[in-house]
Amino acid sequence: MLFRIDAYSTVPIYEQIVSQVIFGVAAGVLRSGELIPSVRELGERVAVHPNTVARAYQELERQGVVTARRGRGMEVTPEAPKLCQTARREILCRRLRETLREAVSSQLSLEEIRRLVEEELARVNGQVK
Amino acid sequence: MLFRIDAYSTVPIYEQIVSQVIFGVAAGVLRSGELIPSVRELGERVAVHPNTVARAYQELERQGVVTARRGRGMEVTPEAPKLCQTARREILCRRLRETLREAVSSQLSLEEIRRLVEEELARVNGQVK
DNA sequence: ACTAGTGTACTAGCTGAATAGTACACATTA
DNA sequence: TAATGTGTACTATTCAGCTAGTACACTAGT
Repeated sequence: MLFRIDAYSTVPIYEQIVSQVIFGVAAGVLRSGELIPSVRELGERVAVHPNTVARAYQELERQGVVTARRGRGMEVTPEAPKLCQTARREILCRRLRETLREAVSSQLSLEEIRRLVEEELARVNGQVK
Repeated sequence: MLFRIDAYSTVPIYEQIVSQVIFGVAAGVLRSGELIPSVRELGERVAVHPNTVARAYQELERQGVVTARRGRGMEVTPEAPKLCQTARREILCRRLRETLREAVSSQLSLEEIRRLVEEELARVNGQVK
């Protein structure tokens, strides 16, 4: 699975990691019982300090998505898929809402907004393969 | 015009102000030749330090959206409407792209994504009046 | 000339995020 | 037993964002 940190994002790095693990589990790419990359491995992979990765993993453990196996790794919990599908929807809805609210309140027409959505969907769909 | 700061957003406050001025001009709510609220007035209105507002205004001046009339206020430039319509589209496209990329890469179907968009559009459209 | 507004600029301090480094306990494997 | 991985936790430092306070120059109105 591809983790991808946007250094220019205003979203803190550890939150980006949290979201991407959630999305990965929701997508079925990370499955219950499997281990997610260690803090050192993921830290190296995305050029981020292991403590920052550990911070993200701590939050994921708090949410019940993973459980720490000290000396072994972080394991995806049995209830993680459901948790993550719910969380994914919430995260996406909130982001869509923020963006669409700005679009609407800046007097773009609904038709224009829908057109932008379709353009970006087509573009993104072509990229994510 | 209603300025609205989301203190919980990860977007810095000064950037939220920048965007909202751009959206206001693009929407025709702020017109060329008019003055935008002073740094002190807007600072009070949104409970933000005038220096933070001044920082946003500095960026807007750099982008050519406003020009400083020292002792008078910040005036919307003649070319601001076009600039802001372009900028609005770019800002929204970027945000949509980020959100939709995450939606697609987390294996939500296009149909499901479209449904979420319509739900949030309906919701937001009902709110922004 | 004075007052009340405007923008601009500076110093100082706080908070959150991130990094760097280090060290310890646990688990697995050879 | 030793080596190599794992997570966890701590201190210290840096940086960005924001605030608070202060002061100065400009403009317009009285």
